[in-house]
Amino acid sequence: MNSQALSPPVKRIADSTVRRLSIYLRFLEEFEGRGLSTVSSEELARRGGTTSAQVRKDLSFFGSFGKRGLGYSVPELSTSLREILGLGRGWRVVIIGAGKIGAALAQYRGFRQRGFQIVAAYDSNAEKIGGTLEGIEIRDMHRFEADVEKDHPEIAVLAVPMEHAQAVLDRVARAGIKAVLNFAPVQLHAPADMTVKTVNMAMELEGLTFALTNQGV
Amino acid sequence: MNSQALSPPVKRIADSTVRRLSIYLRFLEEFEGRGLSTVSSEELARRGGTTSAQVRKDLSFFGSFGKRGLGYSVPELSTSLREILGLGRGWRVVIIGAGKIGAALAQYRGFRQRGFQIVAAYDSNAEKIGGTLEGIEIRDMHRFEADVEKDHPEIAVLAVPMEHAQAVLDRVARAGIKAVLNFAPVQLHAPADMTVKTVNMAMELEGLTFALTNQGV
DNA sequence: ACATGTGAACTGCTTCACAGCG
DNA sequence: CGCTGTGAAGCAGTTCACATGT
Repeated sequence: MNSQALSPPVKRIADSTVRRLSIYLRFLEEFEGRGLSTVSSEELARRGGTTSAQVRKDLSFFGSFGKRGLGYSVPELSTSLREILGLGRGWRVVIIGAGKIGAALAQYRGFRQRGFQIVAAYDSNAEKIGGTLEGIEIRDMHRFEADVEKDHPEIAVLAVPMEHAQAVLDRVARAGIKAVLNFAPVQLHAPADMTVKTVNMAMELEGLTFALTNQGV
Repeated sequence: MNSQALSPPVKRIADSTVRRLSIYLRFLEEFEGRGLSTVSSEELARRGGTTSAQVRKDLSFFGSFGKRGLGYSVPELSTSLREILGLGRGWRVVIIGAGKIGAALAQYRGFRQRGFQIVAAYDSNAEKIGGTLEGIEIRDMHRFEADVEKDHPEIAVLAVPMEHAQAVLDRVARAGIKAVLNFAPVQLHAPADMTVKTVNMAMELEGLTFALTNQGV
């Protein structure tokens, strides 16, 4: 197998694997910046908090990227990982909910860097509509469906209050968007052909208090 | 086994289990608000996107909370889950980094509701020090160690640029704080007696683009 | 000699299926 | 009779260990 031919994954790839690929890519980009030319699975593992076997297994699902006895070429592996993760192209993103979380996301630098372009923000609050969120126009949520047909964004970020999250997700689904990053602290139910990732601070905090309570001092 | 005697978990509890307990609790609180008195594992499973066997197994690690043939008492199970998750008491939280993410967290309502009290925010930017973040005093990071000795917060939220995250984590560790919620998009290395949960938007987004690229249309 | 790539073994989470009890 | 609680089975993800290629 060859590193040029990016074999599409044969079996379903575990979430945990994809997350680790993100981590590896971040280190590779750091190494690229420092001009390093090769890296071993051992080195990637050490920095990523995993094992070298895990690194090699993760990569093996997509092809053969290293040279035996040598390791991986930093620029080549970076390129491959970007391609695998779908970062080899631009993505249009809409933010729904122009509150604090929307603002934090809109100004996040790593965002544009990685090819994510925020095309619009939406809100239903008349006081916010027409204003801007970190330079991005805040539009009336009533326009949402019509706009999606024109702009065809691929990703929607949900930063709305939890009470409205499911209803908004349903609208997003009907509009044909297949990927959602949800910040509302609720479990959402989506059609099978949609991917929803939820970032739930409340849940993470409860993971902490559980640890403090049960394995703590 | 009895629902009153909250048996401390015998074996290590999986992260995935703890996260589901959070989800169950959220539904139970909703049911409590609506005055429902009992709920079945089936009902909890349906709403939480899992199976009834999973719900029962998750709960079984901590005791026996249901009545056979009947289901679970909503208020009793709520109370037990709050206790298991460590929400039966207050927690002092410090936010490090008074940027947009810090602000979003500081204003998040579910926060205080669940017993998290933000005692202070810290920054090293002279322009921010002395100001407030959603009503919370922004202190000079130089004071951090001294303040921790006085206030003894249990949880630190890291909302600093990724370049500084590891250094700040090391300071937090040395100051004796054992639980950290990290928003910097980097893998952090912490002592074994510390719990670190990382919320990484970049990683979640890459999970979406991976899905769009590899299983998409 | 060295580090990759990968079947095989292992570990642990999830699902099954049913005994137990209200 | 219904729904919980739980060993046992099944499955998925991780780790091992070594053959392979440079």
